Amino acid sequence: MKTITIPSATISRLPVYLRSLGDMPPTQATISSEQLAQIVGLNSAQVRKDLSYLGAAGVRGVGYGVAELRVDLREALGLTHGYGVAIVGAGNLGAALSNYGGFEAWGFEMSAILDTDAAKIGESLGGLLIEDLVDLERIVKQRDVAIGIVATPASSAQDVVNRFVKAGVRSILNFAPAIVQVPSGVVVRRVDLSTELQILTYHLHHNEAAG
Amino acid sequence: MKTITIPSATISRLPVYLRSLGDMPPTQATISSEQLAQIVGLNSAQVRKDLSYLGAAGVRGVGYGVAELRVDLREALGLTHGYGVAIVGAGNLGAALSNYGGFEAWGFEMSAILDTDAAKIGESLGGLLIEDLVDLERIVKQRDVAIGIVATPASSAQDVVNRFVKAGVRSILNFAPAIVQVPSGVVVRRVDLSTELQILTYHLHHNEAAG
DNA sequence: TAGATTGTTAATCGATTAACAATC
DNA sequence: TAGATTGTTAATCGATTAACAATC
Repeated sequence: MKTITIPSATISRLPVYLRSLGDMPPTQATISSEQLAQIVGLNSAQVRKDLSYLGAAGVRGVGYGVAELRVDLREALGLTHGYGVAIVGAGNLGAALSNYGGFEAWGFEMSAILDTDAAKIGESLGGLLIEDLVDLERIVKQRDVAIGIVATPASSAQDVVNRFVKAGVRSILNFAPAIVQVPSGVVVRRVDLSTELQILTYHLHHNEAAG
Repeated sequence: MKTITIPSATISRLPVYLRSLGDMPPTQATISSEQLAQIVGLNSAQVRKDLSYLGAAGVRGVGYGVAELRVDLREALGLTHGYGVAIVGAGNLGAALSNYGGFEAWGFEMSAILDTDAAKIGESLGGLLIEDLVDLERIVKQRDVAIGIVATPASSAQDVVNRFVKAGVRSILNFAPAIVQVPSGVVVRRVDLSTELQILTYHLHHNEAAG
């Protein structure tokens, strides 16, 4: 287990670097910090600093090997594991997520989609059968689910999170517009459409970045 | 036009404060910075500092009036305008977004949903007819669309963004897993499932926040 | 008045970036 | 060697927080 702590700002940029490398033409064997900075819209010093946390593979005068860098980034992010993902909520958002092709491409495995609605349970979605939320704990254990996704209305979010926590899930992605409480040791990331819209609205309202 | 510049970190917390106040029981007329901090998981000094940027309505020894604070937050975020929103991409994600009830609740207006797929154009989604992307510029002008949402595959994202920019849209929310380039004056926020998953994976991999 | 809580300052902390020696 | 670019230091910038006077 590595003990260097990577700053959280850097961590959230690592997936962006990784994606940028994926868009690279295969003819390009190396990339400089300056080029990468251009692509992702950052300062080249920051790129070098971020990559240095990975024990980067840069070569002075040349740049970073694209292939090596990709390996280093995947390694640092822990994308070598194939973590299982369970989605709770088989509504529109759950459907969109379960049909999102990217999961497998990034090494995640869609393990289950669950709901409480008897009318939905047993239906097929994204190649999986919708299962009953009451079975969450069993499913998490049997299929080794590591990541839980909450795609329910806000009113159910805390309950669903509690169930995930009880089942032993330590990483939760919350799409419900609600702030949920979790014990320490559990990481929750929140993605909220109305928050994003409201931040955009602030900029509209204040004419920011205008000119 | 107010000229005080609110730090971007504060701006992104304002919607969170606003939502927390919405969850408040109507019996509670005032709230202290300490209470609000508890709910959103922040330091009370930070809450006071954030609210002070709004020309906050706090009363020493008492706290903030819930109703006034809500008004101040909505005002600061520019939620008094009823901005029009257009979604490009009538796939699963576009469907989820167009059915997302929160738009109107927060004062946004779903103005249009567009796609390039002839099989989808003319179909109904979230109460709107799916329209042809080639008509985007006309639609933006006629319906005064202020915010564009990109819900297409990554490969189309830059093209769609270009169309939004050409049509005069200055605020874009990008759900496609692609980094897009825009001229200065245009604000893009990116929401990317695989980035979020990868950040969670980092924490899993490094056993962070464990204990 | 005594207790509570704001608004704000000053201290701290962390993140970004300019600069440059190291070196391919 | 000359040119390019890294890795890292030190300076800067910005954001968080402790502390406390102001005051309801």
